[in-house]
Amino acid sequence: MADAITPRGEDYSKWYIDVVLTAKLADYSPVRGCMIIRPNGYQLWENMQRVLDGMFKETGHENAYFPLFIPESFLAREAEHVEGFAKECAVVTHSRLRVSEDGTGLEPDPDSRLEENLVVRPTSETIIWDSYRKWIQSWRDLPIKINQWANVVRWEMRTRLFLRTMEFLWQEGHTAHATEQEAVDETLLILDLYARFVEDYMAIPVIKGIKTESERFAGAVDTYCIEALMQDGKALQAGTSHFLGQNFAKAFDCTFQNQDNELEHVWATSWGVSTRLIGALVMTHSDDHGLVLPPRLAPTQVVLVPIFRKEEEKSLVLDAADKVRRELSERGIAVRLDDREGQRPGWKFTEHEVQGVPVRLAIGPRDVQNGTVELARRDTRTKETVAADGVVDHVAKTLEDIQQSLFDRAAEFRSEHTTTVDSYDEFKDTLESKGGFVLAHWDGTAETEARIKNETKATIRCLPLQKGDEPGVDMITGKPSSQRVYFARAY
RNA sequence: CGGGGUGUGGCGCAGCCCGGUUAGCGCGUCUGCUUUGGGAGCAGAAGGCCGCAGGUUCGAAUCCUGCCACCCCGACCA
Repeated sequence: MADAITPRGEDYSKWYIDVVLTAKLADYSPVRGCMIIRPNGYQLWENMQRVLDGMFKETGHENAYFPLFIPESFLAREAEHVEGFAKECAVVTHSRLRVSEDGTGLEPDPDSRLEENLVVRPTSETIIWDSYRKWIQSWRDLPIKINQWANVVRWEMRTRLFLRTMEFLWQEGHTAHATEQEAVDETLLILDLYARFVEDYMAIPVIKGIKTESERFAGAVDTYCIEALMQDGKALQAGTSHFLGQNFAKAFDCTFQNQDNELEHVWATSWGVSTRLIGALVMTHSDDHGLVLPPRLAPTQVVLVPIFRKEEEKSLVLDAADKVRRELSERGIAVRLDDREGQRPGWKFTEHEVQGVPVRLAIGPRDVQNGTVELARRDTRTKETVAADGVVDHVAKTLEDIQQSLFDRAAEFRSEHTTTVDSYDEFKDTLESKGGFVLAHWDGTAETEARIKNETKATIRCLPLQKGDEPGVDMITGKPSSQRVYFARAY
């Protein structure tokens, strides 16, 4: 193979990068820590956007767009929020460049120093709440349920394609409500929506839960999350939904008159998922042969590879292939006939394999003769020969099978890598030997949480919403605990 | 910011310790012929200010000095 992919067992990080690069999802950029999302990766993102956007709209949300630049002073308004984000902000200080003194390059023109610095948004709560203050006077103006698709910048020290880059794409929802209950309901509604999207479309099983104080979003009252488990046994936060209480309303003096003619601060939520989900997708399903995509999000669901040798075989094969292509297309299946000349069939097989196309059909002279098609599944890498007659039904069913079986496999992996422990020794042993989620009792203190993090690098991923667990005692301090919580080493 | 490393055709590297003709190799690219059911074979070709600046020397990719950039490992994080 020309571009060999490092096996997962040998070096997981290297494997991940190899998969992303060979599948042409992304490339490195000239700016350290940033990434170029290539067409294959962007189409995937567009598919994710389309589904999520539909879900947001079904639940009464509207899209809008707020500016990239935020006045520096805005960020400072909410105390916890500043503390959380100040350390990773890109700051614009000048509005133009000039040729430098020695004539060899450019430098910021000192005369163009900005009156107030602008921060490139790390998230948009502040600038949005500045607007909400102006838009909201009465309970009749509520709720406001806005989403925006945008890029954000967080100046990171250590970066990895999709999983952590300085600039990334995401959606951020920002809602304003008249009552606490309504805002909490919204937070949970979105959490469910995210879980449904990630499980049903991305085929990644998730745990829904709530973050501890130390892992909470800066400025939130409660942060809810969905947590997924990657193939190397590390957890990954796949989405967050925050109940912001009245923190931002207070910071931005956003009040409304309620039905009892009293002035009240507005209740808020915010929530987001990012291109990081693409990283989660890669790390959940892919294998040593490259990317594996769930059919429901794959830009190309089926690829048709014609095989012929002589000129007279060519038209025969291409006609048969095109007929299949039309039938699949009419059924609404994203199909591509790969009739490129110059690449040989074997080469195409490998290319589509590393790019994760769920189903490959091959049609050669023998198939035309026999009225058959060769069908190969990307997930199992198995091949079968099927009758050309019923191929559309067969393909449609296979796509559904793949979607389901990717989820099932990931769910099985997760349950095999979720361990319930009662002692700290067991806890440490589990982390070392097999990783994954570890369910243990915790006394609810930040001290114990920090100690565990320092000693084992494992963090509390969440307090699961789904309870049904018996009370117990903290595995270290012996203090009472009402439920077990999910620990893991995480991305 | 600490600790380590690397800069040589598009990509990945060798050469450097021990200075000496025309700087090699693999992949990719181009041309031609043969090929086409799992990344083809052969033949030929193009492509380099050896990171930048100075120095030593008859002569520097190689030795010396300074600078720059990037990567890895730590502290911070969706």
